[in-house]
Amino acid sequence: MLTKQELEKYWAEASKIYLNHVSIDCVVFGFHEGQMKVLMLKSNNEEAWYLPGGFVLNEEPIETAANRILKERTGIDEIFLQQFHVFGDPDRSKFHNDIYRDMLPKEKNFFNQRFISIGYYALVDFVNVTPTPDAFSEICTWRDLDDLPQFQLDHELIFRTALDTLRLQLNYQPIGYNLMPKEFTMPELQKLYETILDKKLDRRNFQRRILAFGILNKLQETRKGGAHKAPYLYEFNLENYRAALTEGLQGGW
Amino acid sequence: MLTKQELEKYWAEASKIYLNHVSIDCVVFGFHEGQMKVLMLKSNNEEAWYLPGGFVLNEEPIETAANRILKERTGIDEIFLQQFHVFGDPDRSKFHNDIYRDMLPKEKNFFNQRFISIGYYALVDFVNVTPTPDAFSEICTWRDLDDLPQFQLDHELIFRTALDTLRLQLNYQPIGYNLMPKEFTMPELQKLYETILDKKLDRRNFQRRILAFGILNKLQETRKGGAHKAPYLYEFNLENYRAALTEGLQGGW
DNA sequence: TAACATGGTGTAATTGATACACAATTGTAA
DNA sequence: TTACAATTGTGTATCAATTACACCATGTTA
Repeated sequence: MLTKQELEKYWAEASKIYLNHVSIDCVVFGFHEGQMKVLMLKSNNEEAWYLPGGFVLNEEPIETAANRILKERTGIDEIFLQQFHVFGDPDRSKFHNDIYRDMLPKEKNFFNQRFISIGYYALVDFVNVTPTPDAFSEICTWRDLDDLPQFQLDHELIFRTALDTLRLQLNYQPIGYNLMPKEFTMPELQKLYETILDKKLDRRNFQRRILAFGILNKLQETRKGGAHKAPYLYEFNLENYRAALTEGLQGGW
Repeated sequence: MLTKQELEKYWAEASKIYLNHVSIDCVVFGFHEGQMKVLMLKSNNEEAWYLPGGFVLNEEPIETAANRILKERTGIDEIFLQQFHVFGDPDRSKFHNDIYRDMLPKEKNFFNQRFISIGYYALVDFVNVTPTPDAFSEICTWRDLDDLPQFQLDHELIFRTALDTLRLQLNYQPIGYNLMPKEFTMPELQKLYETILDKKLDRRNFQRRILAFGILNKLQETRKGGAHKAPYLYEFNLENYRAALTEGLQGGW
């Protein structure tokens, strides 16, 4: 919990280096042990959780800002980032239950202004992430997609929109390289798709379809140790994967 | 051309009522006589053309702002508007050749700040639009998609991104209601699709596919007067059209 | 009134999606 | 050791969608 002095210093600094009225919120998706995860934070003075976010430096491209913010929360560079929507309702940035709100006079409080927030979603490899709280949070951690806490502000809408966008993108973009470990089995990849889409897929048809995209290399080794037939390992064919990213997977018209 | 006094008054007013650092740019698509059109403006002191745009009032939702801006340029309400991208490079808002830039000291010049611009694209019925210049332009008019002028700033990128988005959306959303007149023939609708996609489609397959969506009503009348067999007229089935808008046309997974 | 350009409708061939069947492999329990 | 259960690998029959055409109808023009 920050003292009034610390807060005053923070706000004074913030209003000098950050652009007013513009913020960034990120929905960071990870995948681990068959579960889809979202990176979230909990402030030290409220029950509600929120998404990793931050502001844009005066001379910084917004893409760079999003990367910088996520580097601070996850420890990793070169994250797969996708801008997906701007949230610009005048009411969205009201801090209804925040005790910080009243600690400083309005004009000294950087937070106490209207923010237009640019939403990014990120796909990251779960095991590489070191969740790190920010100055206003005591907890930064992964939350299961099917066991989400209460959201602060409009962060539920932001999360929902990100998930909808991700589902849509699944139809014309390859997804998985940033979410799966280097080597993985077909059932593991299928589980990722099923989790994102929240529905069961036919094992055999999934395999045929995903192989038809030509973005996978089949390896000779199998994943031993499981209590059944050992499945083959695959890796992404980066060249074809990138090509599919730009050209799209399947056309409509 | 504005005088220094007029300009000073304009900027003073602007910085009071508008949010700093946030702007809106719109790509307005129309369709007339088999040609795709974009609404553009030309400033009175430069050769380059630009897209209709504006700013967000202090307490105004961004969606409302986009509608207000387009109402001023086109005269029509209730425009089909779609947010498609945010352009946030620090360099993007430099007015390289604008003579207004040096007419006022930096701190009095509302334009002389970094703007994060929210891109909207709009689909409108050509015949309902009354192109209206803004305070800084002498011309506001439709330009053919295949005969575009030189763009100011990053407006070429904005236009390009809008067109790419529109093409993508064609795959999972019905498009046409806002671009076509109330009644139209199948060849006319096909021409719209061909123009957006910039490729020829098979006449017979197009008809089957678009009819299969169930978003059209076939009328009994035909379009007489043309020099050949008179084609039937169609209208959109609004109920099914709206349903398709929310549910999407075809699924991938 | 024949030629021609265009629109309306149909159909065969190909491709893609879906729903299964069956054999192979591996750890576990009898 | 062996039968079993669970899971993976591969194949195939069926249905739906897409593609590529053929043929006739209609209205204008020469």
